[in-house]
Amino acid sequence: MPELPEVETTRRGIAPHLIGRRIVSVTLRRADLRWPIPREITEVLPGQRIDDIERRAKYLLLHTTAGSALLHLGMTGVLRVLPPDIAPGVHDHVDMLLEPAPGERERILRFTDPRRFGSLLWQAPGTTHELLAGLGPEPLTDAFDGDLLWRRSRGRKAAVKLFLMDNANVVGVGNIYASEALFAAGIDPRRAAGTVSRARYLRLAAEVKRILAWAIERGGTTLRDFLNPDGAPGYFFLELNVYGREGESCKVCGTPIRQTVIGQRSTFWCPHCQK
DNA sequence: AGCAGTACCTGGTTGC
DNA sequence: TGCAACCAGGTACTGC
Repeated sequence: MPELPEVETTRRGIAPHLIGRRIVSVTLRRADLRWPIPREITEVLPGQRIDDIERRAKYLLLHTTAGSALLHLGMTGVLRVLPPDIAPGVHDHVDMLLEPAPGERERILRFTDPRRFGSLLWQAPGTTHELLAGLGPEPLTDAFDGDLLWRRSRGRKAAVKLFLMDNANVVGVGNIYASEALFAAGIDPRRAAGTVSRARYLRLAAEVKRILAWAIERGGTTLRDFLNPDGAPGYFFLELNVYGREGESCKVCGTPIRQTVIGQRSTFWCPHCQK
């Protein structure tokens, strides 16, 4: 499941093969993803050169002068750069044929998404897509810190885990990283967000940054070849302290890790280390 | 306004 | 062995 580090790893993996290349054609095999893939993708994109690839939250933006392709990988989305003669599978919904680099073979950018929670949308030049408009700060920038979390959480009664996963507060913290960051910060995930102290939010923000940065670094080191059709890009093994470890011993104190459901999502924590 | 709950989707796992 | 039930999870949406 792509979380922010996986999306960033994907961006870094495909960028060298895309930036500066023109898109020759777009093959759309299946448009009914999370939202219908709009017509502009096939009509406007061919002939355009990809100037840059940006990540915002878990979205990727392929920028051209005519507009930007806005991609979200959802739960099961994968982007790969492949030779054009690899036969598409049932879940290969979009191919973009790329102009070959000098002296190189043609390639395609292939968007695969079995569960179809992902999306491919269009952003007109000079505009910000409405899906991006309400997003909170990027976790790895100075715009995000513990003081922001603390201020925004005053009076909030929702569980701190849900508060942390709310994109309006900070983007890119998914279910797995939320459990891990709260463990690292010693905060009970069930606690009402408004009752968590400023000192603990400072710790939490620092742990979110540390864990995400570490995961991106790991993604870079375990990044498979994006030109290899078998390469699942950047889905690396996380060394998890609590997630998925119900009943196993806490790595810090030995207490059995507990599991509960918060906001319909599995949540794991150590009842001794997290208060 | 804040919050809980729902929906979307399918591969993999579990249970009968 | 076969099939049904269930689970995972990001995020926009609905409804209280």
